[in-house]
Amino acid sequence: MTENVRRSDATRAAILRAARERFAADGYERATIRAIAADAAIDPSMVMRYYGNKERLFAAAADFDLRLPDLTGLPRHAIGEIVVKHFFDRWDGDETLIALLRAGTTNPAAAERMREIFARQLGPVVARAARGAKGPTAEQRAGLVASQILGLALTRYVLRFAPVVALHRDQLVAWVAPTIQRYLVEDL
Amino acid sequence: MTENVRRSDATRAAILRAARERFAADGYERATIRAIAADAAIDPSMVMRYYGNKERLFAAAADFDLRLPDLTGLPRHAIGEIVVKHFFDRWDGDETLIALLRAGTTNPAAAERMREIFARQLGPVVARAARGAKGPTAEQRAGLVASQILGLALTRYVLRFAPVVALHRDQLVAWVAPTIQRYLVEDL
DNA sequence: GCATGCAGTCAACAACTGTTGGCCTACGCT
DNA sequence: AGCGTAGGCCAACAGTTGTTGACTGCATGC
Repeated sequence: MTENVRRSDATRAAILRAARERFAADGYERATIRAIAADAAIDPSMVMRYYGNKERLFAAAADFDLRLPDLTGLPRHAIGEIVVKHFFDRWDGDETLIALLRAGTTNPAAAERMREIFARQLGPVVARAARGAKGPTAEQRAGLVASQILGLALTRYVLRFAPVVALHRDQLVAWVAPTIQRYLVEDL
Repeated sequence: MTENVRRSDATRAAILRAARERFAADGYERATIRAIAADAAIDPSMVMRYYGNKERLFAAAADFDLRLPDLTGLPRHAIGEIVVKHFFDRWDGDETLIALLRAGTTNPAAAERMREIFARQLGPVVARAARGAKGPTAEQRAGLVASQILGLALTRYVLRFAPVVALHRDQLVAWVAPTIQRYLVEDL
């Protein structure tokens, strides 16, 4: 191999891309290694060679960064809208979070990963934004935000409730933003 | 058999009870017919005899009535609390809805059943309650309510986010009720 | 030019799945 | 008492799954 780039890196990436697609579309158990390998146009045994087993493949495919912006210093009345818009951007730009949502309902490791992502990434952001607000702790506020955000993803992208799917995202943002804002920074 | 009661009715009920438990705990694909039969202390082939196949068994086990109360005539300021409390009662008293939630993320038939339940049972109730309120249509309001309610069930009973699990239900009701109230009856 | 090692393929394994059909048993009617 | 039949069990099927190990080609080092 050359110094920096292994010849197999392209294959590894193809596997990961196919895995995210399949996990997002089918959930953990129905996304078979054979199907993922077929999508990546390689042999199933390569998946095993590079990722060991299915659980580790999922762990690799489900590495996700919410990329939450810093909310300190922003005008309070705009925070809800910014957060909801941001989540829509992440969902539309990367199906990994949908994969985690689908897999997390049946696979314990995926659920744990989901908890970890929201605790470690959403938690601190909420803690800073909610400083001084009365009522729930920062963790509790993060939990409330997660419930509304994930419920939105669930009904729109997974269960596909007709009215939620049909609505334009800007319209959804306008109606849901005040909820998030309340959970985030208002006295409760 | 006697006129009204077949001897097999007890078995049928045991199968259904075991099926609900397993579907709620494991989701659709990981809840195997063999495991359900073992829980009901009978042979797997009996499940097939009484319910035909796995999909029909699920359809029978996932028959669910939200039992939503009529909201007309209630004081507007109490509606949110009543609705959220009601859903907590249904979740805690019957795991069928959790089974539907778990299965709905990976099984298309379960997702369809979920859409059907919310459209047919939540839809009309919202339509009556929201009469006269400006903004979203009744279906859209029902979608918003579903997103928050299901998000709450998801984070508390399925993904088990620590802060949401630890909170007492009365505390959750107090914080979430205004959101539901807004989605239900307020001008948006 | 030849050995080394890596990328990739092929075929098979053992376990598990939903599902089927045949068989036994015991209740309930006449 | 005798018999039909419904309730139940056993064993097996075909397909699919994750996973493994032996094999082939090919590029790169000496």
